[in-house]
Amino acid sequence: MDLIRAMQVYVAVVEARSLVAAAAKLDTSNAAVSRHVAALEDHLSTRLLNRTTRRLSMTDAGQQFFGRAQQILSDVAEAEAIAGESATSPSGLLRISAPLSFGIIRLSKWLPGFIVRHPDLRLDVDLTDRMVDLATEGVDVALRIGLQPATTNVISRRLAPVAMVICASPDYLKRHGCPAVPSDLTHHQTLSYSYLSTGESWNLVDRQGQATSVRVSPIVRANNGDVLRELAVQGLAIVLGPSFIVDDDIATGRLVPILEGWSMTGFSLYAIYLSRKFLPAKVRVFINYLEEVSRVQSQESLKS
Amino acid sequence: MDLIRAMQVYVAVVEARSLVAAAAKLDTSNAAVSRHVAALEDHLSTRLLNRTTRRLSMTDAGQQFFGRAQQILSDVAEAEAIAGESATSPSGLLRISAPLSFGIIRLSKWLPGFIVRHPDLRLDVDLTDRMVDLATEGVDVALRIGLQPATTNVISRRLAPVAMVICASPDYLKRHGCPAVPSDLTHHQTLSYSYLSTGESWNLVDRQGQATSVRVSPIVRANNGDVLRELAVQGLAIVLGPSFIVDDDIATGRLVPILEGWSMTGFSLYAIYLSRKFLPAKVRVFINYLEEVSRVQSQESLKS
DNA sequence: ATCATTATTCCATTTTCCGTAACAATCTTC
DNA sequence: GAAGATTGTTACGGAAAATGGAATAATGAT
Repeated sequence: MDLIRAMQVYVAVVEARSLVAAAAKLDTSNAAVSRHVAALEDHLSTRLLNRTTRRLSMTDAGQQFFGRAQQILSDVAEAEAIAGESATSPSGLLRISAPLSFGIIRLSKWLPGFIVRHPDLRLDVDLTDRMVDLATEGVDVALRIGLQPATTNVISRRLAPVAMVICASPDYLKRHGCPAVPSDLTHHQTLSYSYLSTGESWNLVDRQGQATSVRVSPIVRANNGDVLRELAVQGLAIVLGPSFIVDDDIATGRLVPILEGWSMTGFSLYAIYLSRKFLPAKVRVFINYLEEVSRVQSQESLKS
Repeated sequence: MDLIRAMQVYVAVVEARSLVAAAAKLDTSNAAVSRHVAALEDHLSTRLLNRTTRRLSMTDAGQQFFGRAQQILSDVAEAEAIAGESATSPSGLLRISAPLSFGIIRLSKWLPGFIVRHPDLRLDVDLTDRMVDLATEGVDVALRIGLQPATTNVISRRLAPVAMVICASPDYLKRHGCPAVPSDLTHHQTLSYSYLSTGESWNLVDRQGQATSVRVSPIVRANNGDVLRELAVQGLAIVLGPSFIVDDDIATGRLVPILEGWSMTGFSLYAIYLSRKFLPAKVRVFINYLEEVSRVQSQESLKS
């Protein structure tokens, strides 16, 4: 069996939440789709999807496999793109998109080193908290923070883990009390990032690896982490934010981390770029550089 | 085309350095092997192998693709193993193998947390600098430090990058002078780790990403990093060692890092385990734990 | 209870893949 | 330098697998 094809079909089915919809999207027959999923389940000797004619849901194994299949397909696309890469040296204009706060705090620190290394390359940096469409907006590389992004026609490379921190102002905690367990959050005011796929339920794991999911109803949603941070500092609510945004406030005491025994896993910094057969050299060198600078920190930490 | 199959064949060809040898190993015809490689090259529209009837060498693209294909195959095997994992909770005896120095310095710090989390699991830790054969010696998980290991019937999961440091004692440097560029190493005494696949040539890259390869002729080879470190401290020669082994001596001044503008890339800590269709839960939870503890450090560093 | 929608299975057809064998190319050895 | 052995490539016939269309079974909404 063609495992890659089967994975492609499976991922499409999960994303479309239907076999026929996936078949339409993949421009093939529903018979083929059905057989691919069945063959995959047979190959793994595990049921991946609980399917009735009306509803489709993933089993635990299916969920696990979905994430891995997504990653593998992205890696395959990347391998294909890099193999067929044009041998020309990097030149021209490189268009980069990144979230606003991340761009200011981190990317700005990284870019100078890249510019020195590739002086012939001109950069066009577009900081926005919008979800840009790479193809239509002519963006070469987009940086995103979150769970693994969907991977249709796009390669996503995981660069570094991002720690998410739950915190609030001392003032807020004095007035509303400090949550001791995740379920306490239900009765608190919270803030959510607009594009967080986990929007209104936070999935936390404790130090024993035990997962719990808490439903929260954010009083403010925003597409910018700094706005949420500021609202939290002013005592409005509890915020879940990436550590690079809230760390300064935690260091100065304006925010206090809570529920420190629980953490949200799977958050990472991703570089996204179009899956083309011939990868431009400028994109490759930039991804390589990003990988390097975000790895240096890991190395430093492993030393001590 | 079956891309996974093609990758398997390609990797086998590269490892066997011959089409017929790969065909024999894969128990198939050389015609099939030849066609798979050709189809792969056609698919990528790139030549992967320069082949005459007598000699076989990888192109640059082939080299790139080899590494990625290796990784993808390992990830696929892992996805398959995890999908078919037994649902039973982890129990029984977990046999772990690790290099001696690494085991003492790092693993010993990590194990208590794991034991607390899984009190029902008994551990059998075997520290050795031998290359253990997982299947015959009944080892569940082996930790290795180096470049990506070969991946036949085995899953290798990259846990963390490992910085390699070139250093020597102040005494040695006073007597022999301090190398300023990598090529100076040729005229120096060096020490090599036995199982280092890069044995007698060190591949270094400078900060601009420019790679250079230096041939060295080690006066001592050993299968233990601490022995080499000790020899270097006593002023015998220059040593290339993982930072977690030499850092203490560097901090106290017994060793001095040299050629700091150059580094050796690709060295990582890997967890190796057998590619079985049904992955025992005890192996999965241990790999997860290792991943977590070696990632915590990266997260910490990204915060600041 | 009916109906529309969805997933699965059957069947004939097409496509792909494989091994054997002939062929071409290259290095070794005498 | 020629013979020989080994290696990679290509052609051919047969086997295996994948595909689309249609029939069938199953499910939830009206």
